[in-house]
Amino acid sequence: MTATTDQAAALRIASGRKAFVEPLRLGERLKEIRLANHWTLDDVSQRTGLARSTLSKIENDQISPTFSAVQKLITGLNIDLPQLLSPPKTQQRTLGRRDLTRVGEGQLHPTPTYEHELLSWQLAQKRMIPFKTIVRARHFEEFHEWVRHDGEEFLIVLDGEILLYTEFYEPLRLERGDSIYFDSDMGHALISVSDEDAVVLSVCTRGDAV
Amino acid sequence: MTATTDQAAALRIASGRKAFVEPLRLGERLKEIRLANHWTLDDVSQRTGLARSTLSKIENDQISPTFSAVQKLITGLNIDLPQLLSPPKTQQRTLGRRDLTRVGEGQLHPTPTYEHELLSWQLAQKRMIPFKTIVRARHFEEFHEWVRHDGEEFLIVLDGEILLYTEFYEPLRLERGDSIYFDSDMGHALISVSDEDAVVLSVCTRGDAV
DNA sequence: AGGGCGGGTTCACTATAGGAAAAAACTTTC
DNA sequence: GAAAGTTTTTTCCTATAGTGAACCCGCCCT
Repeated sequence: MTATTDQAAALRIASGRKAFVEPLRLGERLKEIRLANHWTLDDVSQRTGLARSTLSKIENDQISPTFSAVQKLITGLNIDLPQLLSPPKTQQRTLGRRDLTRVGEGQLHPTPTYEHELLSWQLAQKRMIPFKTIVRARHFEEFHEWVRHDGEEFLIVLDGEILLYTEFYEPLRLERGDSIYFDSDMGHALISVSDEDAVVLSVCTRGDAV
Repeated sequence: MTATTDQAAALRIASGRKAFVEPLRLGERLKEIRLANHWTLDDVSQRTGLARSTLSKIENDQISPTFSAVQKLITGLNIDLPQLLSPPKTQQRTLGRRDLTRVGEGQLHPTPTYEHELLSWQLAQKRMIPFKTIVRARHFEEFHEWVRHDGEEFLIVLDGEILLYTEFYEPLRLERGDSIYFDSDMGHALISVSDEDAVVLSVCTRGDAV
């Protein structure tokens, strides 16, 4: 175990954040790729411009490569990041997982405009991301750029009343119980228009990239 | 710039490979994200555990962060790599579809045990299927076999109180606001236990080959 | 055995990333 | 418009990533 890992762990503990980031065995993965192509460390060194010794250390998790080193790897080996990061993706039939979140016990992610409560956050590797949001924003101007992310989003108003701004449509007023489904790479933003801050439930699809 | 870079460049020329290494203004992108969220360097420092000074240098392209630093960024800021790497890349596949369903205007599918109201039913080709369900069943025996379907399901109780039976776990009592995420090929069934019939909102992934 | 040889790890050193605090640039306040 | 406060950049130092060379294998040789 490297000092880097300990340090990261300590930091997470110190800041109270949950460690729901997967191990991410980058070195291991690199070695897999290298061996799969019947390359020696020297070959990879030639292709990437990184020293043999450096590559060895990366493979054995003795150092955390700088980002520029990672770039040299992906360009030199002609692979892309997801390929380097994600394990061989043994799509084994994960059967019977479940993740319960009692009311109010989601993971909070406050921002100036929204107050997100991530639900089912303990389960990694899921295809949907559900979260409850208190919409603090009151004016469209509070957003400095469109919110936008790959995939699709479903949204239903649990409480209050909102105005949904989208890139290609007129703003839409949604009341309690109204719901909408949209492509979330279209810019979007919500503001509350009821007396109290509105609460919405959203479910996003998770992009397949890392 | 550095000897390393020159060396790599020389190697690429020597081997006839295209440079093709995109600029990848990681620092610039980070700053965009930070400002878009109204975060100061200090805020980001708190969230990620990286020093203010380090963040400043990354934003100004004065250093190339180690991969562990990048990891801290993505976990701390709750973003993913593509988001951090790809510039606002004029998305080409922005479709911008949307489908509004006003409260009570979903498509009804009554069964003896459940009364489903399909939401966003006008939009075909979507990755999630959202629906509201009034749980009429009162006893587990009313189900003659497990409900089961490919993919994953997210469920949140909107009203009343239910008991969730699943194939591999003890029955689980869920009250208003509680939510759960599970693999839906595991058999499952709901019954109402509150005075009035409970109402739940579900979102299923749509099975599709990848 | 001993001697090359291809492939990987370790070592000693240099370059650079990361951290703490001071300095500089900007804002706000009175 | 100076003082006080806030945010970012610079500076200086330490920790660590990256390098070339030495070293350590197991594997042919003849």
